[in-house]
Amino acid sequence: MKPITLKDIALELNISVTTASKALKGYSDVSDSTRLAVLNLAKKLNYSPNSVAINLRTKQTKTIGVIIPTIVHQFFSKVIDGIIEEAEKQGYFVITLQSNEDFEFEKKQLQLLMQKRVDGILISLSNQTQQCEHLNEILQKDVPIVLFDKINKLVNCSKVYIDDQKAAYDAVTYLIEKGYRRIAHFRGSLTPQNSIDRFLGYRKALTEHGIDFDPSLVYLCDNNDDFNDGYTNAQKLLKEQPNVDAIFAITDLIAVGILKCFNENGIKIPEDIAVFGFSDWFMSSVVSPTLSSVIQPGFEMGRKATEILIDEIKNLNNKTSYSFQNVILPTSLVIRNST
Amino acid sequence: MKPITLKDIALELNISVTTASKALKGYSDVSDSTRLAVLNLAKKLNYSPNSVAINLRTKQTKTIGVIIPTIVHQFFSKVIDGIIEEAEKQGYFVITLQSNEDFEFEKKQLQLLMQKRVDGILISLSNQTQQCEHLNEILQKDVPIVLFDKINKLVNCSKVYIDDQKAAYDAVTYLIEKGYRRIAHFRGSLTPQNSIDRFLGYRKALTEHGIDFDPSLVYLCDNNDDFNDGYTNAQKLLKEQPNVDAIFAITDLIAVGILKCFNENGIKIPEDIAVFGFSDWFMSSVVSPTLSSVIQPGFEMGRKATEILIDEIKNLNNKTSYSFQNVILPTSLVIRNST
DNA sequence: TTGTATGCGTTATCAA
DNA sequence: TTGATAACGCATACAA
Repeated sequence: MKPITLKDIALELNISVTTASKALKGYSDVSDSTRLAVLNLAKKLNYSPNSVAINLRTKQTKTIGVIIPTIVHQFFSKVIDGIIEEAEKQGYFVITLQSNEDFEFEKKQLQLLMQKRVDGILISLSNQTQQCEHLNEILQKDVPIVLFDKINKLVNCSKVYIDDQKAAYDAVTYLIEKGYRRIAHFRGSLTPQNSIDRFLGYRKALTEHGIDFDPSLVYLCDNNDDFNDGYTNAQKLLKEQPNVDAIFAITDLIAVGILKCFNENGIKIPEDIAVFGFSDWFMSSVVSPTLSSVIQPGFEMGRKATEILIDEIKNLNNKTSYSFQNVILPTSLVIRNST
Repeated sequence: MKPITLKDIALELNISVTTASKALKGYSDVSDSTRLAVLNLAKKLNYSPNSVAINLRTKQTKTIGVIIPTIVHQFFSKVIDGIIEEAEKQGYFVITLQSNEDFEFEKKQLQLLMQKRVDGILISLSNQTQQCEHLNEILQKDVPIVLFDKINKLVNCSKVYIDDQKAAYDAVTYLIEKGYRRIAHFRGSLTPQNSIDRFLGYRKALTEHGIDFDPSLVYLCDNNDDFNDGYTNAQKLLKEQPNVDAIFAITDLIAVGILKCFNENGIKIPEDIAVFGFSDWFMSSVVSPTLSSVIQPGFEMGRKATEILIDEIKNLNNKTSYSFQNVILPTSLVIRNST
């Protein structure tokens, strides 16, 4: 069964396609009688305008593309949830792709979205992504991009993220105020901005509270396999640093890996060693002990980024000038039994 | 900066749009010299064909729509992962929408996808969905649908799912063979097929092993809030059924809610009461005690459903006839410390 | 080997 | 008030 077109309606009513189109769009220069006839027939035939044709004419697809490093990831799921909700509210569709934390793949996905002629792009950069020429090229083509979560400050576009440095500072400060002194940090890869910022926040909290920063207490988790990274580095730490009394982990998944290792080795949490996570995944509220963490507003991040992106798309269409936004969403701590 | 079109290329080379088009598509009736010229210029100008125009001509959007009840859900995340991977391999994009377990909303989302002229639809039905006229209408319009996970057997289309009854039977049989006798079931809503099937598998396992089915041991979790449903019903069970020695829960999230309640009340798991989950979320391997569960192949389910859908799309285009597939993916048990 | 004409479905422009 | 025409960008049948 082929979809009904304006032509079908026009033919049946013995009018022109133009008139049918005008009637459906509520133009004033159509007589009431024809308008009614068109509207009725359209309803009867269940007419639904061909959005592809409209896209071709208007040069808009009412579709936005999203690229995230990983789909199966609670934080990004929440972000996508926010994106889809806001997009739908504004009549946009969402195409989702993942970069698998691979720079080349990220570039390819962007190309696909450009070929698809999406109206705008939301992207959280892969850990491998350092230079951002691929983004600049797209921006030059007047396709707006909004970076979220894993951003690059040098790209000239809007961004929605959290203050990772402050969030980490807050978490570590909490530990210090609780009396912990020898605090290790399980950090992420060396290049991503939020990995760097969380590390800086950790170091700043230490030094500002009169605790010497000791590089040997920083463990690198960059195998893109957080849970096991946490687990194996925790084993290492137990051997190398017996007098550590707390760990600030860059993600909850790493923290949960640490918990597993400690539980297996009879280390009491938080009595022997406290553990602080980051992101507040649901899991963290049900592990043993329950994990203290940083609340990162994923849904709101997705929602806000989408709102900004669609605003920019609209401004671009209206040729209204606009300036890029830098939105920093607030974070907070949730204290549970691991600290 | 406007995108380059065939017209631009043709103009610059003083040839017709047709020839440019043919050259790029590798038609044989183009001289080597012009072909080369076109190819070079296209590369130089970074030409990328306008897919919207192609969509309009070919009446294909190379896009499939996906509707799931909830985005923030580990199982569905895995399914989406499989869908996106297979779709991309075959050159298709994926638009994701969620029904929020609401029948009316599900219908609306389907309408949106139809307006968008997607080539096919993958859907896991909402718990509220009982009649499926909305799906039949779409199938009549020659837009293929593949149902997955939460299916309705009466719809005449391909389906990919697991044998919920057998999976539940296996889990409960395991409990019985372990020596548990008074086994409760925390079931899902009354209408969804997989909720019914898991219940039937539970009952069948009991009766086939000579244990009387006792309806008072079945607790209904239908508030669409699994974790809390599990938690509160576990409290109820502790009061009402002190001599239950095992629980088979319809989802891991419910099972984890049960664990929380039992841990808080000093109930030893599995000594006092064993707990069996369903779906094998990552969480289940890190809670205390670790949770036995049914492994449900989410990624493969998404991948396979997509493969079938795209096959049907292609057959439809070639006017090749085909028959609907009924794929039942295997499940298995993972035994941990809760049983 | 190349190009003209036509159409995909819609809408803006302009003439009737 | 209505409709013929053109255009969006591409691809095909057919003519040259």
